[in-house]
Amino acid sequence: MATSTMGRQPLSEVSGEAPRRHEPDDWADELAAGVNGPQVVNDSKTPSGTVHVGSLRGPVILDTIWRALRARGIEAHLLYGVDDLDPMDAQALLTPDAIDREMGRPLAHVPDPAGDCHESYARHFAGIFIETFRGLGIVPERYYWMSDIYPTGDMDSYIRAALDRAQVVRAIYRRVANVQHPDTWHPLSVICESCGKIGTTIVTKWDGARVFYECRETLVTWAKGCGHSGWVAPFGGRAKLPWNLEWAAQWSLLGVTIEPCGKDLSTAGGSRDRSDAIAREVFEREPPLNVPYEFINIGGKKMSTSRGRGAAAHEIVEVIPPEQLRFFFLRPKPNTAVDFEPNQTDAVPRLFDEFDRFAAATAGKPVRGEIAPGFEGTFRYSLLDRDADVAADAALFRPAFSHLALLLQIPNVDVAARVEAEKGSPLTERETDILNERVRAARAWLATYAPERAIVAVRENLPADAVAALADDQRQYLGALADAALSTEATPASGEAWQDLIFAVAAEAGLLNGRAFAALYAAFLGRTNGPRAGWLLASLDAGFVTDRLRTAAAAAAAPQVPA
RNA sequence: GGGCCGGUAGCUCAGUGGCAGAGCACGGGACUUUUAAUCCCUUGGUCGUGGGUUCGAAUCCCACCCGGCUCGCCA
Repeated sequence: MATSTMGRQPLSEVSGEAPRRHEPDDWADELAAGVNGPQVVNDSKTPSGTVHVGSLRGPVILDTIWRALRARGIEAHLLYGVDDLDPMDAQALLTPDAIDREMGRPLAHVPDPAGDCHESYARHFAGIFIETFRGLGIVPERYYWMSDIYPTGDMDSYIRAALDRAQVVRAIYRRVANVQHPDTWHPLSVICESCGKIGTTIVTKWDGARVFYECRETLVTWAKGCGHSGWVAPFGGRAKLPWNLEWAAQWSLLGVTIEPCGKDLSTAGGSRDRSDAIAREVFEREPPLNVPYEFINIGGKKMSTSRGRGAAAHEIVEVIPPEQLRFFFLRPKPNTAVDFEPNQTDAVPRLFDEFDRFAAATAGKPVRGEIAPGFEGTFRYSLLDRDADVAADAALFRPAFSHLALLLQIPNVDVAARVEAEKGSPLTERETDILNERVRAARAWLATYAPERAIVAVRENLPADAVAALADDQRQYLGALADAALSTEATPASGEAWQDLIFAVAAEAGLLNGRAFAALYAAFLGRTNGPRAGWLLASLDAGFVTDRLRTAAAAAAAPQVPA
């Protein structure tokens, strides 16, 4: 089965009676096949700054797992936590006078730096990532905010357990992560009653009802404590668990059964190992299934907002619309590191082509070559709308990215009309949206990443090398075309008129069409191929065209290379 | 130093014990108006290296080399 989906039954015919699948699954379906009972899929994030593309693989994987569970008929819930009691530890977005005051305070208590719209720093930046997720079709059933949960008292029993078993916690840190805390260290951060900071406090005693804490000036380098100390009952929102314990407590509180996490946390002796051990030994619950995932690199380097030209996250989003971005994150298995090099390569057009191939295969159309196992799932989970009619969506007309990139460079082309002609019928509303989205992406691609060979530019001067490489009859053809153009009553003005003339002269000269076009592209673009030649010539000044044809016709042939 | 991922055709990658594959690129051919389209054909690999297991290894085991990311304080 090398060339098509031949032999594969349409889904509708299979789903009624076939209890087993013949087709291999994609990784998410495989995962879903391996679990039993209702599932709670969870992840959480500290709202400390803006999100960038590189950090979106996790959420997409999370959402895909949930969709795959649902597709299999498993009861599944998707939760997303906002760790907004975490201390403010990045000063980049603060004004200088706010740094001293705000660094170390819970993010939920820091004012919105944007000023007006949100009640806190945390709400502002969480709002951004919630919006970003929504834009990618990731809509959890519920976002839960730790600043809401602690005051309800729901975390109190976990706080109590952590304090009662402080010695166990210290032993876990020592054993699993080789981190040695002092014997007086307790796993809890109190919000200082005096300065309101949480990142600067340390608990040293626990009497079963209250803790003794100190707000130390030099506990951390990034924030300065006020020196206050005292006894306080650490419940109902007055304190929070440190990261590894909070994570494990969330699993118990919410009944989490699956939680993916990035390789930075999944590493041996890392955060996940610590939290797993804490879940088992302190909260006495098996930790959720981990799905470790690798990161995305750009040109072999870590993705960042401040890379060189073309590698910055915001530029990448401009050339990769949401569904292609989901596809990009989903297609490889989670534990596969992906290196993406968009700059001066055809990586972006290829991503679109791959997506379109998956769509075509899902629609039951024949596709060239082999296609990855589980392609239907991969395509389905790439769609923004999780309830989309997959078959209908797969069958939509999607213009090829590189074709659009070409059309966009030719003057006076009605792209929508050309695409419609290609399809053979009017575009639907959704197809028009897809077209517009791709046109935007293609423009951005041409402006940032496109390699030289994708750029069509009429050369100001004769591309001598390309013309010299032509055969004699091809050069003669160019001269003949100039003569023909000048001898007509008026030089051809329309693309169609030029196109007719190109073919007519070629026929007269007994030149194959392909060789005639190649000669034209060489003379004007210095390449062997290009956009529809008639329309290209029509967009240029007529005098320039005939001059160039004559010059090219008169140019010398390439010297024969001695054998 | 620990961990993870990768090394298979020029490029991007699939291939978890049974004759080394696909797409693209390259080369050749077809086509009298979709010409960066479409169709046909061809070329191309010491599966990172060295051992081991096996009737049989890209695939399993061991060691190593190379590339990259990540961790060791905090989250």
